[in-house]
Amino acid sequence: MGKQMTEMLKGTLEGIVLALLTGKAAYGYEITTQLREQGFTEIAEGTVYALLVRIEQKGLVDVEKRPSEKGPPRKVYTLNAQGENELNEFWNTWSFLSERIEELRKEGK
Amino acid sequence: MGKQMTEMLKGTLEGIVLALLTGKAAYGYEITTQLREQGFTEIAEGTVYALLVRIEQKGLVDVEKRPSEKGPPRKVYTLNAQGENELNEFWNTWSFLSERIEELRKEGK
DNA sequence: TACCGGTACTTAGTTCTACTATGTAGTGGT
DNA sequence: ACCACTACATAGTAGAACTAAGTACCGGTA
Repeated sequence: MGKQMTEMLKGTLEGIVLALLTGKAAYGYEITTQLREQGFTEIAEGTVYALLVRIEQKGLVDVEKRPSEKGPPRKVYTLNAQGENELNEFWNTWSFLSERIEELRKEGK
Repeated sequence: MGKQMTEMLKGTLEGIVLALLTGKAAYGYEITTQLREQGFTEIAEGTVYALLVRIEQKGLVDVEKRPSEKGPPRKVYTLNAQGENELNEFWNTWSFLSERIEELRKEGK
């Protein structure tokens, strides 16, 4: 992964995953696959699982274990009310930052 | 500073500062002031100075010391060719990331 | 039977960047 | 003499993504 992208993902990857969980529960392996499909080809598996542990400990998601036909049981994550709040805050923070940055780009800076 | 913003600035603050330096040299105190004026009211002074040391060591800027009428000498930073390359890469990385994220927002996710 | 690829999750240790907190210095005004 | 503003520096901390390695379950194939 490019170093710039690695650093830029800090603080945004969590929001991206919370957004992916909106309206649709998912498990770790699935989320990793979705991220890859959406162009984040180089996100490390370990990164996603560590992030999921973190947001679970922060109480942003509910977890349910379900058997898989193809391997070990899946841990299915569902966004809860607290997670939705966090996601809203994420959108606010993101909007602020991206507006400033786009302004800099416009100014040819 | 909000924790989300702190994390989100990782990887973007460097690009923001490089963008500020485009076409106009500036010194640390000045850059800090500009950031504050542009809404980044809570960015710590020390953060900016540390960042400037870093981009100087990476060879992205040229430095010149100039006397000040009002205090200790200023260290004036100018974006050089390598810095412009880094800034271009920053815009590429930023574009990629912000497009994905805006797509997630559109999907109501 | 033994092996391998795909599915699925875990975690210890590293790196990088922003923050906190504090310190140093020069200038002008009261 | 003191204070506010200007101007830069840095040691230590926290947080998040990475590397690298491991565990475990299943099906197909040699």
